[in-house]
Amino acid sequence: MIDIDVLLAWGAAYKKVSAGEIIFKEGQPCSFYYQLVTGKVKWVNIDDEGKNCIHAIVEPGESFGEFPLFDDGPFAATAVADEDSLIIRLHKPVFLQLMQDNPVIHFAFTQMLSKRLRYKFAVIKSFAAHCPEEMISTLLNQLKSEKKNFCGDCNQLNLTRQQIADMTGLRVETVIRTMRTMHEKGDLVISRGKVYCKDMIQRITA
Amino acid sequence: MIDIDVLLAWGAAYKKVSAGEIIFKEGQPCSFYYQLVTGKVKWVNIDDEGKNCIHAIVEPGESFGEFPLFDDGPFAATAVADEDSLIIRLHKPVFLQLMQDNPVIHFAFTQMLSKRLRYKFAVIKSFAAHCPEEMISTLLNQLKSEKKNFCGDCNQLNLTRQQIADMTGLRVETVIRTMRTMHEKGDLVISRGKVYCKDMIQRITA
DNA sequence: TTTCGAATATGACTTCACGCATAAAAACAC
DNA sequence: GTGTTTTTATGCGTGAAGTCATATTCGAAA
Repeated sequence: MIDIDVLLAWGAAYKKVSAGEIIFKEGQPCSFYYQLVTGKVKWVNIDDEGKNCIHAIVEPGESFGEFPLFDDGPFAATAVADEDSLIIRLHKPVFLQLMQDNPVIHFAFTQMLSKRLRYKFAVIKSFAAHCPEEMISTLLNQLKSEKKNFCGDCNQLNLTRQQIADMTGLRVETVIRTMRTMHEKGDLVISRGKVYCKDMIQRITA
Repeated sequence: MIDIDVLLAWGAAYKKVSAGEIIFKEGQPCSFYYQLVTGKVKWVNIDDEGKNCIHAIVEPGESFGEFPLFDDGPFAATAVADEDSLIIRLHKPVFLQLMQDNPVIHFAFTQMLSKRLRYKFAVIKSFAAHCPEEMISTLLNQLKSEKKNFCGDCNQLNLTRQQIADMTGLRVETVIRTMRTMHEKGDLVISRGKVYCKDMIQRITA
């Protein structure tokens, strides 16, 4: 999100993490700005019984774990490396100074938060509808519009049913069954287990 | 949220709305910054079948409907006056200029978005747990910590069960039954229909 | 005080996602 | 190729929230 050269100029440091490694834990106090350079990071709440609630699968260029930068609360979720990854991080006070000195970066950040919040509205709306189909299509629409978790050139989704379940709060079986129904209705295509989403009409989930 | 004198100095205008009146509708494009001065405003998604999903009950001083200010998308939800209210609004380009000229106001705004997003994380987490009790206590904790929708001096909640239902995606009956269970477990007190929440231990819903 | 509507409360029945079990099919390593 | 693990798939019983019906209580207004 923020240009890496800018971050480096302000004294940010790289950090390598290997697949499965925990970058930070929910509830911990912390004071870094984090941005993913390469690899993949899961931003997730892990339940007492080990159940996951994935808030986002972070891709290169995106920041994550920003809440503690703006209040003095703890991390809202745990960040786990999903693959070997490279992250860059900057101390909180330095980050805040950077924001203050760069209104353009600051504004872009505000825009990003607003966009995420807009998406969370859509998620909550579909949750409230108690309809698995709606939850899944809200997720897929969102990912599609962000061009995330899809094979760049084709329409193939590169998430497992389990990951979709963790991102929607549903169970794997429900996701599998619901997506099969959606396939039968022609809302998406499943071929040899892989999911292909046609370009969707942008709903007013806005 | 933004000082009224500042808003007025930048050319904001007051607008009176009566109870039940729609201030703006989900899906509409629009370009104002809105802030509530007096009264109460519901920020809500209204379903085809008339079912509500209340995102917030806005109290004086708070802004609402901000998303279109930062992207060119439409309103994410409908704003309805819950009582006769007075709002103040400012044209989008003027608002953006105000932000640019006032880094302190800009930063406060960013903080507010971050805080809301943090809360939405907690909501989604409790949604994913599929546990009515957790959803209700997440909501009550949040309102309590924001000192919203509670009688200022006492601990009495001034929301109907229906409103709680609309804010949690549950049905009225479920809310009534669940809250009664919570009362029996000592998590809250119900006396003559009114709900009283003791000061809660701040969970790490963070 | 009485009346009336809204909010709360409770019972009975239904439905649909859950959860477990188990099987089949890919994906991967060797 | 073979074997192993991961992912997808399907059946079935259970349970918890939804749904509908109906009291009952509360509060504001006449």
